[in-house]
Amino acid sequence: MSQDPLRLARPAVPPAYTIAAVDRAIALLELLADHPHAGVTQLAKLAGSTKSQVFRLLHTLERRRFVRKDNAQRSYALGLGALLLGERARLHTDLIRLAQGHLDALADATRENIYLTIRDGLSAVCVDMRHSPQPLRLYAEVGRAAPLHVGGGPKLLLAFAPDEVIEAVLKRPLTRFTNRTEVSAASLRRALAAIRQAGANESHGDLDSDAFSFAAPVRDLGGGVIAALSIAGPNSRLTQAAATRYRALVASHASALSRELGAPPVVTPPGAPIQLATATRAKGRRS
Amino acid sequence: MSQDPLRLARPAVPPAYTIAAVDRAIALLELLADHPHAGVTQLAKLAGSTKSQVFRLLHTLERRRFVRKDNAQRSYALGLGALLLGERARLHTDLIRLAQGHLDALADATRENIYLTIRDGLSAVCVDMRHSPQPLRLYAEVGRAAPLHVGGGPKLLLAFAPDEVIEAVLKRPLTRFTNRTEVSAASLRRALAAIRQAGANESHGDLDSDAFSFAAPVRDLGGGVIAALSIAGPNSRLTQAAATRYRALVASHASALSRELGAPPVVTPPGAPIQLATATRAKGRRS
DNA sequence: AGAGTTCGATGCGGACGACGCAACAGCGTT
DNA sequence: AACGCTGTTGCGTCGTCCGCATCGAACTCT
Repeated sequence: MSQDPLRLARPAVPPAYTIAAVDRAIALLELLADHPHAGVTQLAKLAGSTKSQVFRLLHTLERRRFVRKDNAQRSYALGLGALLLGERARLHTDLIRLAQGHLDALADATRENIYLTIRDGLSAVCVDMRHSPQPLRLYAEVGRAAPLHVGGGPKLLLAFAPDEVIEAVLKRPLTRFTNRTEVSAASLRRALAAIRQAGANESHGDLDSDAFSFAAPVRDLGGGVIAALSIAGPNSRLTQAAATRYRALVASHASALSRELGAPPVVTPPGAPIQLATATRAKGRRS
Repeated sequence: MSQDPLRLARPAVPPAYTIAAVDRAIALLELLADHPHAGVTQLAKLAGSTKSQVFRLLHTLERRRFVRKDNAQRSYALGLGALLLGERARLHTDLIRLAQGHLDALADATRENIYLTIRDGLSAVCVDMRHSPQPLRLYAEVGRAAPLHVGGGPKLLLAFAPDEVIEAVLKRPLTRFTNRTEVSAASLRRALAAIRQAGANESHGDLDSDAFSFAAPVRDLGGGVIAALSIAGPNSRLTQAAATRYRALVASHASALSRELGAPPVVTPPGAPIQLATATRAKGRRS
């Protein structure tokens, strides 16, 4: 945040009750996540805080194993406690827990990278994945925020996001990754409509020029799209037959997972007698 | 200073400079990890605190996505923030980051469960694993604390732990899991000495009566054992040939990982005769 | 090797933010 | 409809955290 000349010590607004020290601690943790092996002084500067505060926060977090002093006591990194808590959080989330079997099955059936992606605000976040056993170097990292306008899973999530999210994304400049990246707001809008109508998405080289991605939506009890399941790999390994197979596989597993999550049976008839694409009055469904 | 009113949740050591609110927040997170989908009142009771404190902590944590209100706003669970932080923590840890390739390679070569386990105090904790693609139901969960006196990896960690840890473990009653669980302190001591001498460990049916486990030590720069790499599966799938292969495989990958972590080349136990020397040639070649 | 310049760690008092109490508001049940 | 339970909020007081300043120590530069 930028500096506020007058620290609003007079909370005129309803002071949504948050505990400042805890908030600072979490901010510090996330700061540390982005700056591994930073020291007290560096973190204090980055956080716009004082050394003593940062030091005491780190000390507290260290006793709980959330951070860990590295080697010669000169730098800090996230610790075991954070890691373990993350694993526990994974077990608390039905989506991820129930997805395990499908991720494994897809990985086994395709031998390509498998992603489970959700939307977090204006970003896409991969919450679980399976690595391909074959040699390839695709961007692949659980937990890193990615833009919503490129890639099989992210673009699918954007297509089913509330209107205000779509507008917010379109308002900001769309970064170009390859020459096939969709950077025009108008045509991206058309692409999103097509995705909604198809109930699936596939992208070819819009994020990595040599990568494909087949994505299908995962829905929860309310029928809203809460995640995207996707198969990704290098184009060099993509045959026509494989593409057909991947389309069917990812759709099948995504709808099976949706069913396990309690989603209403099947929304779009596979014969498509009537296609009311955007006519479904599914307004903004908050996540 | 030495006022000691009987406070349930007062583990704080007097002189250490810790921020109480942050400490409470972390305690609450770990409490919530053990009691998924608990409410405010229940958590307050469990923490020995008041409703308002717990509520405000939860509110603060929720704004940061560390906890998440479930369905009808009546229960809380760990949220996305905790999960993502855990993933970041994973990237901060050399051991886990460098182990990925070896875990994948072992999983591919054996098609059994692969574990990377460390010691945390008087418990063993699995920090990463690969699931076998074959059907079997072994205990398998990242992040859950396990006893040190049973299982291939844990017992290996105990063998190389400081004496005070061994003594502390032996002092407490050793829970019996199967009829092959080692519960006598004297014979466990002998077993640990044998493990140290062999520089490896394998366990058969001491935790699960139908499970085997081959474990090898991972060392860091100082030459100390910091983790155990292990292959585990059901005895029904273990042939004589597989056992020989697993012994060599796990030892090879553990020593390769140790080398990547900067461990001194080959550690020969001082004054110990050469045990079964598995040929260290032909290391797993990966990209 | 010595001194300078960082860094991390610590004491202290004052100020402000968090805590506990108790009342309020939804919701399911009796 | 009233009750009991839940989560939520107001408010004053007190205890806790924060900032400043200092110390100790490690690395570096000449």
